[in-house]
Amino acid sequence: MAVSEDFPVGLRVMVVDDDPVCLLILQRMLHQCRYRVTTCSCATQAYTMLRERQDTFDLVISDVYMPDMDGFRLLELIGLELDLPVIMMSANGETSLVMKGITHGACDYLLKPVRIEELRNIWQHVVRKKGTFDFNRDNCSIDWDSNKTLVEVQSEDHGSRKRKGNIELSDAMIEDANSLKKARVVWSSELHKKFVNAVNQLGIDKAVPKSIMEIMRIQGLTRENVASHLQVVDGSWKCEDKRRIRDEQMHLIMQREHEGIGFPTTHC
DNA sequence: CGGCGAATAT
DNA sequence: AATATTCGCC
Repeated sequence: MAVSEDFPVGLRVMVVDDDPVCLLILQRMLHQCRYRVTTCSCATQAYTMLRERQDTFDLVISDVYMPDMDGFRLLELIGLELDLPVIMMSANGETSLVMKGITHGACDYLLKPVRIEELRNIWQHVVRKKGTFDFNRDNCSIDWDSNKTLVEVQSEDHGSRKRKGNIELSDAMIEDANSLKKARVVWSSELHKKFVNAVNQLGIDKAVPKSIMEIMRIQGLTRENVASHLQVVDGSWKCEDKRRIRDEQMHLIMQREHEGIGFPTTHC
C-alpha cells in the first residue's frame, strides 16, 4: 500500500481516547496513512508513557473528554514538559472549545468523526514544529496498545525504493501556522513512470483518468490528480506528435525538391 | 448519477 | 510552472 512519493512514512503517533472504538478506528486510519501508532485509553497513562519514552513519539492526538484527565490538562502538561505537537479531538465543535484548544497550544482541532483525509497531512505539524522530519529511521512499524504489549508488526517491502533522508522545508510549509495545506501530489519521475506505464498498458484510446488511477494503485492519488496530470502530459504529447509530423513533412519536401519534382519554392 | 475533458483558479 | 478545482456536457 503505497502513498504518494515523498510521504513521510513511519511518523510515530500517540492516540489518546477513552473510547476504545474511536481508538481502534483512529488506529486503522493512521495505519493506512503509514504512520506508526500507539494507542492509549487513559490520559494519565499516556502522559507517563510520553514522559518515560521521550523521543519515541512525534505527535499526539488526544480526545478532549476523558474520565481520568481532561484533554486540555494533558495538552498543558505536554506543552510544559515535552516538545510535541498535539492535536485535540472531540465531537463537540463549539467555538469556545476549539478556541480553548488552540489557546492552550494545540496545533490542530479535529472534529469527530475524523475522516482519513484529515489525518493524511498531520505530519506537516511535525515538520512545522521541528523544522524537519527524518522519516528514514527504519522501515517497520510497530504498534503498541496501552499496556505495552506488542499488537502488530508490519514490515513494509519497499523494494528498491530510495528516499531522501529528510523532506525539505519549503516556504509553503512554514507559512500559515494554523491550517494545514493539502499535500499536493508531486509527479516525481518515479510516479510519472508509473503513470506512463498505465497509459501504455491501457492503450491511448482507453487511457482515461479513472482507469489510469486504478492501474497505478497509489494510495491517496485521486482521479482528479490523474486527470490534471493527464491534461498537461497529453498536451505535450500532442505537441511532440505535431513536431514529429512537421519534421517528417519537411523531410519529404526537401527530398522532392532535391529530386526536382516538388512544388516551385521560393528560396529566400 | 459518475466520469470525462476543457477551462479556470491557486 | 505545476497542480487543483470547477464546470458543462455526455
